[in-house]
Amino acid sequence: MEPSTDTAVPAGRAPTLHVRFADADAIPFPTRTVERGDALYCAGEPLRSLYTVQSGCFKTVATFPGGDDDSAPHAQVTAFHFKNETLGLDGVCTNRHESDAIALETSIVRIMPVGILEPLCREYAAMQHELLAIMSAEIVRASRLALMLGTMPARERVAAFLLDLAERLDARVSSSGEHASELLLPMTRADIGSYLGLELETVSRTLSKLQREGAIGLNGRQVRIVDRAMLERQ
Amino acid sequence: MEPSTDTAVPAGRAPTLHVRFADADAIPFPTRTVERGDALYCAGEPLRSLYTVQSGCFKTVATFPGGDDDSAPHAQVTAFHFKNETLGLDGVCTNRHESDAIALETSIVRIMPVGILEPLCREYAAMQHELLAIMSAEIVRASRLALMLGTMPARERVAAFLLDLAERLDARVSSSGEHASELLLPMTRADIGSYLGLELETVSRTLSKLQREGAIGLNGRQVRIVDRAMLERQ
DNA sequence: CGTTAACTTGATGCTAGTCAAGTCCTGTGG
DNA sequence: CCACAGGACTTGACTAGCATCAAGTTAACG
Repeated sequence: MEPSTDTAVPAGRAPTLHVRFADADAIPFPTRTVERGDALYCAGEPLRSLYTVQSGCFKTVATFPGGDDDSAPHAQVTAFHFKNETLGLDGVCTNRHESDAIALETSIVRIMPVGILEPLCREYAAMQHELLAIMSAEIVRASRLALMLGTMPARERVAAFLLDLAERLDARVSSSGEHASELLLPMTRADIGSYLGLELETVSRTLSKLQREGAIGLNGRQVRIVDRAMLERQ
Repeated sequence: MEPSTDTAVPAGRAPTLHVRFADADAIPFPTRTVERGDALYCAGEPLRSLYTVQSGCFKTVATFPGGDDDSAPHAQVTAFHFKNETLGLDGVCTNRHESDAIALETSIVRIMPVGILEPLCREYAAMQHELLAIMSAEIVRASRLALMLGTMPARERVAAFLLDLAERLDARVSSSGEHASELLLPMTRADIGSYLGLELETVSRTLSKLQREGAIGLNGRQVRIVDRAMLERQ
């Protein structure tokens, strides 16, 4: 168990990203509650801590000065974060947060000050490896998003988004048998569109089309995955 | 200098990513030469080492099984790596490489075995912080790419690409005065297109247009940045 | 219960993809 | 040394997919 503890990540071709930072569970870090719509942190703020979602969920929004100063700057939702997922990793390189983290519903996070985390990781090899694994997983996640935005048409993006969400929420929400594929989306169509590089109208149209074709059931933010295989082959 | 060494990253709103892993310079890691077109590593291979480019350059290509098994899988260039930049970080989470790394020209890399790197980072706080910073920078880079692919039209993407490249190559290639904005692109139009989520024809057309409008000089892979301000406001 | 934000759906136009032809450049073998 | 082959690149014509604009419906919230 010394230099390179094999982390508990399935070896499948689509590994579970959003690795859980389990080793930090043992440490009594403080928590904080963030109301829906409020920011956990904002871009530019000095990085004090990393955060793990205990309950609720967040979106992170990155902004990029859009060429011409008067023209609208580019902004995009770069990630959604659910229970047990870690926020703030993008700030380590500059010691400042690179994005805004906004709660999509009232949420609770565990606060892990970097000044404590780094010495801890020097002490415990497993913890160090786990932190590195989490950061690496975030790199892979962001690269996959880029790949999706660069190569997939709207249908595939939306389908992949639903499947990803189902996978990440199922482990938590589901209680009924086999594949409880009933999702309650915490974000708006505009958020989804921003994340997928689409307009909200396109998201809405694509969801409607998937419903008409029998892949999903749709009722506002309530989504039921009827035909998972059909979604996968989009 | 203990828990949280402020890394040597400029505080500007567009921080230099691709942080250099300078602390590893002191250690006599072995090197390896990779011929143009050959792979430094391939997706799926077990992760043994991280690599720092000593000379030459690489592209990393990610592949994603494209829905239908018979339909072409999605593949995209997710990054280019030049001198002093580190490769392999995306493999830490699964202990396997997540992409192929292909040399664009004959290149030399420094080999840093993870089994040695992790204990070293537990010993030296500055080195640990630097490794974390490098990984964090990679997250930001990938997120920026996603933002670019999600929000910018072709013109802006190509312009931003040229400016980014100029910044990363200037510090090394340039020798003449002020802003030696003469680039020699090591990659094909197809590579650029793949990276930017565009077809190679679109890249070609856009470059031609930028030339006609006087923003750049163009001669095959030789690019001269004539009007940097014009590029920046695309 | 009224107001506003979220969402759906339609009509139209533009951007970038696709298909195709042709040129330039590099390296190779006669 | 030159002809030739192949890949890289450019440019044009056409098209499809998504953005944009617009109007109307539903749901959420004070």
